[in-house]
Parts: sequence; structure tokens; C-alpha cells
Amino acid sequence: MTSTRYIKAKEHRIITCLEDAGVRPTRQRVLIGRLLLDGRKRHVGAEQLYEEVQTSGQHMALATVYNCLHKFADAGLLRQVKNVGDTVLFDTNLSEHYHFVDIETGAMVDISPADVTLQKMPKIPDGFEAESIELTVRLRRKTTS
Amino acid sequence: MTSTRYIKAKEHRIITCLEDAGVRPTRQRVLIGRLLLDGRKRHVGAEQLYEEVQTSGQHMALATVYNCLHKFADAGLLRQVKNVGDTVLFDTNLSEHYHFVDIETGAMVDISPADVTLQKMPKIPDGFEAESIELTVRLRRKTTS
DNA sequence: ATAGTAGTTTAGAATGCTTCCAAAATTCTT
DNA sequence: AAGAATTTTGGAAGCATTCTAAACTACTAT
Repeated sequence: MTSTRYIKAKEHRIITCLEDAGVRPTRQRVLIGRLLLDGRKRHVGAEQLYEEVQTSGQHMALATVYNCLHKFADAGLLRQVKNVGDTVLFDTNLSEHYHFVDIETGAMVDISPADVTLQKMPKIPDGFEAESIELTVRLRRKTTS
Repeated sequence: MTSTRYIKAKEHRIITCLEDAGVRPTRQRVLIGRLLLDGRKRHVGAEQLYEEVQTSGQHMALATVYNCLHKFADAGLLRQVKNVGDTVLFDTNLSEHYHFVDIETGAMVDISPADVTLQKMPKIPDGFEAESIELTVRLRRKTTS
């Protein structure tokens, strides 16, 4: 059990993180946590993450990957990014920011809020509150002349 | 043929509009043109439009509705809206504007550019040009206290 | 008008992402 | 260690959209 305990130690941070978020740290969620909650800022889709899991030598049903991603998003560990391209992506960058999107490849790059100033904001309709503000700049590769 | 000529007259504007946009005015496209290019600003999905066509007493394959919508969008008669819900919508409002979206119903309301000021814009990455800028404010119904 | 040809429409099949399902497995509690 | 609740699983199902290839229609030149 020594090696198990060693692995557990490495995973301790993730487990705590999940528990703090009220997410039960199952084997599958801890693995995905290790892949996504390492501080790197990135945009992941379910299919891509599924492949990363396989590459790591573990197995997990694709449905579980979807479950985890949604659970993480609900728990505030990830942020769901809607409708860039035609698949759902999840963003590990939780702070306020916006996105450049390459309309050909779907690749996304973060835009720092420091680079944008929304000087005047529209009045929110009565009875509603803003849940999020998404600013997306779609990019096309310049036609080389 | 008098009635046909009468209808043709009513459709003349649409036909010209399509021709000017380089779109061959087929029966199906003229019908959809009459439904969408009447000056009303709205957001339509393929399925919804398909039903409107049926309600009008005409028949048309769903695939044709998709074809038309994309053709119109390519021709600049409509603008495709991403970033909302999980179906593609088409916007008849071609001028610059942004959107409020009710996250529950998916209903969209236009935001006039006069109500927003993007004072500072992020630098477009080298080799790219901005194809469009989408600003979407997602709204949640306030929990009545 | 007519024939030719290029572009469109059509119904249904196919695709691909995502969700649903109900049974088996795992986790936490007692 | 047993029980209750939650999670995982693989495959089926769902759904919006695209594809296909055959029938049809619109325009052009005769």
C-alpha cells in the first residue's frame, strides 16, 4: 500500500479542492481534477479530455467525462463556454476575461479584461440580473496579398 | 394568370432584393424572403421558420430551409448568431448590435450599440483580422424576495 | 418558344455531440 | 461490516444539422 499512499499524497491537493467545492472525490473525478485543476489555463472539450484520460493509461466512460465536466462547472471549478464552434468547451480560467476565436480552427485565446473597457453598459431589463457578460472577437486569417 | 401577376407584383420587392444579393429567386427563397425580409427585426431558427412556412400553407423540405438560411447569410441578407442556446439562430437585424439572452428561455433582445461603449479594444493577433465582435449579456430572472 | 446546363430542392439517411438509461460499482455513514 | 446514497458505465436514444443523389426548376442561348 506504500505506493498507493504516495499517490494519495500527490492527489491530496485535488481531493481537498474537490471536497471544498462539495464534490465527492471519486477516482474518476480526482483524475480529471489532476488533468484540469493544475493551474494551467485552457479550454477543453469532453472528447479531447476523454482522450487525455486514455493517454494517461486510465479508462473512463465518455459519459463520465461529461458528468464530471458538468459537475465541476456547477461546483464553480470550471466555467462552461457556450457556442464557440459547435461543441461545448470548459474553461479553467475562472477570472473575468474574454475570448478571441479563430473561426477556422475554433482555437481560443483569452483576452484580458485589462485590454477592454466596457465604458457604458446597457441597462439590464427589469426583473433580470446579469449572469455573465461574454465578449467574443471572431478572427479570420488575413488573406496574404 | 391575373392573380399570379398580382402575387408577382407583391413579391417584386423580394425578388429584386434577392437578385441584388446574387441569390437566385426560387419559389422557396422568395417565400422565405417574404417571411424574413419584411423589415421586422427578429431572431429565427430553422425549425421555427419551417413551421412558419407550413402555417403559410406552403410546403418545403426542412433541408431547404437550412439551405436558404445559409444562402441568405452568405449573401449578407441575414446574420448568423452563435453564442446562444444550442441551436443556430439567424438575425434579420444587420446593423451593429449586441444581445441580451434569457438563459432560461433562450429569448434574445437586441442591445443598441449606443448603449455600450467599447472604449478600448484588444489588439488583434498578427495575421488575423476581426470578422465580428459579439457581446452577449446573459440574464437570469431575479429571485423574487 | 426550346433545349441545354447549371443551380436547387427533396426525402430520407447519416453524422456527431450530448444526454438518457438502468444495472453494477463505489463511496460515505453508522 | 452493512446499508443508503451517489456515481459510473456502456450502449441506446435524441436532436439539430448536414449529406446524398435523384428529380426538378430557373436561366441562357439558340
